[in-house]
Amino acid sequence: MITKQELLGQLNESQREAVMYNDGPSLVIAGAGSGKTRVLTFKIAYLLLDGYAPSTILALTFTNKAAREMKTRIADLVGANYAKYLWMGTFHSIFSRMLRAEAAKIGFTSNFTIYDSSDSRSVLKAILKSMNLDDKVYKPAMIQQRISFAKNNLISASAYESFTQLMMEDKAMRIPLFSQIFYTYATQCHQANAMDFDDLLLFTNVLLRDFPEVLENYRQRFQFILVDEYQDTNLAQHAIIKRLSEVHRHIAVVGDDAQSIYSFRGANIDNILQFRNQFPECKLFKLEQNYRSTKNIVAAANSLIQKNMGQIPKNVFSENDKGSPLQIISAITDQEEGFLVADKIAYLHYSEHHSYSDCAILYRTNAQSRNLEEALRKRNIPYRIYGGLSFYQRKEIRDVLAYFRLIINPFDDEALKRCINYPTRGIGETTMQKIADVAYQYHVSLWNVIGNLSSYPVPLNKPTAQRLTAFHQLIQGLSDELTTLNAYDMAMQIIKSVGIQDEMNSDYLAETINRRENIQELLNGIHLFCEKKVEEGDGDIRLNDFLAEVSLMTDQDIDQEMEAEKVTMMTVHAAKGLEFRDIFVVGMEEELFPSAYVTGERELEEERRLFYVAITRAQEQCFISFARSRFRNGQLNFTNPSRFLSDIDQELIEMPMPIHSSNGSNFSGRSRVVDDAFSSKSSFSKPSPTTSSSYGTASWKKIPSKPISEQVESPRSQSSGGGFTVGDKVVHDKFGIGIVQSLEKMDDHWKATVDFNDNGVKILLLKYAKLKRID
DNA sequence: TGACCGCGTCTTTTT
DNA sequence: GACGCGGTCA
Repeated sequence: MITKQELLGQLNESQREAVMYNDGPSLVIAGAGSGKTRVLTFKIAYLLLDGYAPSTILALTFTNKAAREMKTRIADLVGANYAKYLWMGTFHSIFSRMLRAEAAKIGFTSNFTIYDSSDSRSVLKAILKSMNLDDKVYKPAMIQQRISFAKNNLISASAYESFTQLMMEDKAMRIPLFSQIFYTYATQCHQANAMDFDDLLLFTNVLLRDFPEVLENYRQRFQFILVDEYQDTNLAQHAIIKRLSEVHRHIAVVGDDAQSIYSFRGANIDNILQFRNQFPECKLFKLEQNYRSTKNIVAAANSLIQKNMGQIPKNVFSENDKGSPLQIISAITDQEEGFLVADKIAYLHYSEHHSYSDCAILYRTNAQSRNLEEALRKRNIPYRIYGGLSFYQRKEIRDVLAYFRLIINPFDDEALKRCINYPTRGIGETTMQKIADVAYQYHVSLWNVIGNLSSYPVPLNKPTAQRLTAFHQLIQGLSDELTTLNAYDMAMQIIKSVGIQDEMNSDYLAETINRRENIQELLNGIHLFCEKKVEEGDGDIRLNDFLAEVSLMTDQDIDQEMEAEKVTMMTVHAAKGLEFRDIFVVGMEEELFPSAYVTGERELEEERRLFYVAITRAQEQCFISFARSRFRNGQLNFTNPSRFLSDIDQELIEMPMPIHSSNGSNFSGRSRVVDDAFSSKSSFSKPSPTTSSSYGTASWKKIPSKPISEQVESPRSQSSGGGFTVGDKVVHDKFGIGIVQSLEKMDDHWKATVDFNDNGVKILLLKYAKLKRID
């Protein structure tokens, strides 16, 4: 085991101070790349060496992955048998443990289900339907978000109506029945013995608020509380932490206000900004030395984030090499952007001998991955996309998990709806609607009705009733085995007896085989889970234990070989906490980054922080690209470079061309003029054959963004060119037949204005629009 | 009851 | 351009 001296010897001055101060509340502001996780793990190790028992330390993170990594690192420092007993995990997993232990107090049983967001949405849809509300007005996603926000602010369904401000907002938004929906939703969740993610926080608060003996118990147990990523906490999390630490005040929170990017999930940046008001005697530590990035990258990121107001002042600096400036990549189209990025990656790989796994492409929205993927594929560059549909979102996995859920908690209506007709049992929608109506009317769960058909007025024919009863018995029978079989055997038993196994063996379609493999993977996961738990000394591992854990897992928790020789592609959000040698931030355009959904200054600042996060992922080089036109929602849009580009100190960025701007955001003459990075720099970066025409010496002239049909910028109109002549009759895949109205050249690209018979006038880039001349 | 077609809808998403 | 939903038909 390491000694205190050895431990402290591995830290710089400010890290050491933060680690050693444990006499009261502390706030550690950790700049990007400043060794935040290091401080947190060392701090916990230090507490352990100081004599705190591991079971008295509570450490909260936002992801399972972060918790796991920290635990491993602590185990390396002080030994696994210490680390094992730490209370370390996500807010949701730690609180669900507490809630399961005390479930009865708040009217649940310990095997309550955790509804994920699609379960909640489905419940809401059913409620809207039964209330006969138009889901164009009462949009389920919006209702769901509003419920989530209420709960994150500790407003329960029954308390909602006393918030007159919110009630007025609902009226103004023309959703006056919102509070009623919220209330029904809460009732139904309760009746289903289910909690959604937000309930885990809300009910933990209720538990600690209404049961002083429970609060006292946990206050005694947790002698020291540490919180990671404090800038992303919401009010509910903040309140729980405050409650638990109020007396002993041994609390340390770590975070970076400049990296607060989850407000849309309820995170409140004020929690970190106001922490010192909540704990006035709190000591503030700042970790300002960035160990990750070059001086240039740090300086560029600093210059960007300075444009935000209301931050905790800090001076992030780097002692690393100066490095190269940020390079801007300008493309004519989104497709070309992909090719330019792919070219650059190939160049880094072959000429600079960077590994593909050194490179990451970050984008604002998942939809952007498509072009990039295509470009990488054409260049034979291996890549891996993170995000998108998760393992746990796959239909077959959800089906299996639904059976687990139902067997463990038969009141779980969402699971029941999923299971009852898969595999098909001849119980259709009409039958289910009848049952749902009765259940709604009598305020009982679907399971209650199905188990007591004779006691409820359900008009069913005999065969249907029999099928329902058979289903009830099947589930009941399996439930009885829960306490005798271990998790793995139970899972096997379930997929056999409910017919999923037969279903998976019924044909040899690639799709089915794929599903079978996924289910197999899930089963392997259960097996591993059992082995791990047994190794840790836990006795009989039941399916409940597995389900409790898996309900709070995301695809990020599945081990993925990061070291594989592959380019990483992900959203900027997903990249938080990671670092790469070379970062490509793509799609830096107005209406995309910052998002078109941004309405106010507060939101704009969050987008800026998001860009800050993106840049600070880079160790050595950061490339930023944008396209002048982009396909979005099936339509070609002309775009303008992001205003954030002009927020960065222009001395630190390298542009392909001088900037002249006609209005608004301008990239004034301070920038250096260099060669286009891609047209001349190396023999390697010749355009790939797939991008036939020459790469743009793109100008950054601003194009008014809409409407598209009016955008003809100083056209050099010609009567023929690009293989077409004005007056040609042409056909387009999507728009049909039309007549070429005019042709013009713009930076080596031909644009045609075509009047389509059925679709009106469109402006098309000939390079990409598959126009064919017809006679 | 299930399969198919057309239409409207699109952010980000640690749990 | 893709997915989910609602409507229609076999």
